[in-house]
Amino acid sequence: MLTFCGIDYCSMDSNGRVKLSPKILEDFTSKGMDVVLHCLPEGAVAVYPEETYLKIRQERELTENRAAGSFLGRQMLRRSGAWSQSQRISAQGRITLPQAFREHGGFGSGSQKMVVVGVEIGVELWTVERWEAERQRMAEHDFQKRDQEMKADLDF
Amino acid sequence: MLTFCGIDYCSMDSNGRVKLSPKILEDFTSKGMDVVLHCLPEGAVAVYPEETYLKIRQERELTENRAAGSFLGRQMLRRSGAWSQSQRISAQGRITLPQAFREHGGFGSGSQKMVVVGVEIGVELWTVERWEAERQRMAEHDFQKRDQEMKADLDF
DNA sequence: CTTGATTTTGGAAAAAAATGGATTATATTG
DNA sequence: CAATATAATCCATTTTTTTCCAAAATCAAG
Repeated sequence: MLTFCGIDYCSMDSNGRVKLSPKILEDFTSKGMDVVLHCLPEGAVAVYPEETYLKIRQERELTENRAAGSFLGRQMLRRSGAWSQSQRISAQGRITLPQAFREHGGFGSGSQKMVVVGVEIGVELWTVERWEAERQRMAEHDFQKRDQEMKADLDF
Repeated sequence: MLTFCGIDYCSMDSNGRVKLSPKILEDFTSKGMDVVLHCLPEGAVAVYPEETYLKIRQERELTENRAAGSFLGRQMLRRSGAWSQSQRISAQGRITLPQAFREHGGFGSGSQKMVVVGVEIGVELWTVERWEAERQRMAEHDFQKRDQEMKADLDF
């Protein structure tokens, strides 16, 4: 059975708490109660099981220069430091987005609709508007690809 | 005997449930009760037996640690994660389309007529309108191809 | 410190939605 | 045309989501 898949619509309450759907919740809890929230440059907030996040980070450390002795190195540390935060899933299956993360994701300060996007290794939290834009970008790319493929089939 | 072939018309109820025809149902159940729903860029929703889907996916496998660290990698995960979802065929032979997938396929929110198209390895669910348009597109492409082949036969 | 106010957290009740099953209608077959 | 099989609709039950409230924790001022 596929894990962390599909798209859910849900809502964040005025305190920044998100109730995950049972299906997604099950995917997380089978890997422990601890998750890592991580702000993505796309303007969404990713949620990974802690062990998954650690693997991602470890891989990056091998390939990137992470020395604190350079501007670039410090910037990298800042990135994974400032924009990542551990969080424990509550007994009711909720996670709380810290204020700064809410802002990064474009979620206002009140109760808010959001989109929970499965990305196989975790989920991403998007505002309805930003997800719609992302979806559109992907669709456009697909159409270009289709036209190209059909043209190639004729041209050979 | 051919499996997953032919075209059925059937309807989705107001809760997004589709009752598969006995013939198609038999094709699925002989491969297990689990299927994967997958949104196609063509604007339809594909249904594959889980084992079939996994085989398709395996061909473009990426390790999670490498994938999540770049825009392109995340986009790939988003593609296969967001637009795929496991589903179990119910005891009454029904499958439920999640809200987001209904939207992708252009199925409204009420009871809806749809076309179930056999594609040899599974089926695709289309709205009547989109299937009609797709048929037209395919026919047009075929005619272009015919003209081109006949021209090539004269030219060389 | 101590008190009072505010925010955060956990949990429960109410509302909404999804599910399973059965009944009714429609179509197919002999 | 009757019998059977298939499809569609409906309803009761369960599950899930949302909203609300009380307790705990945090913070600020005296």
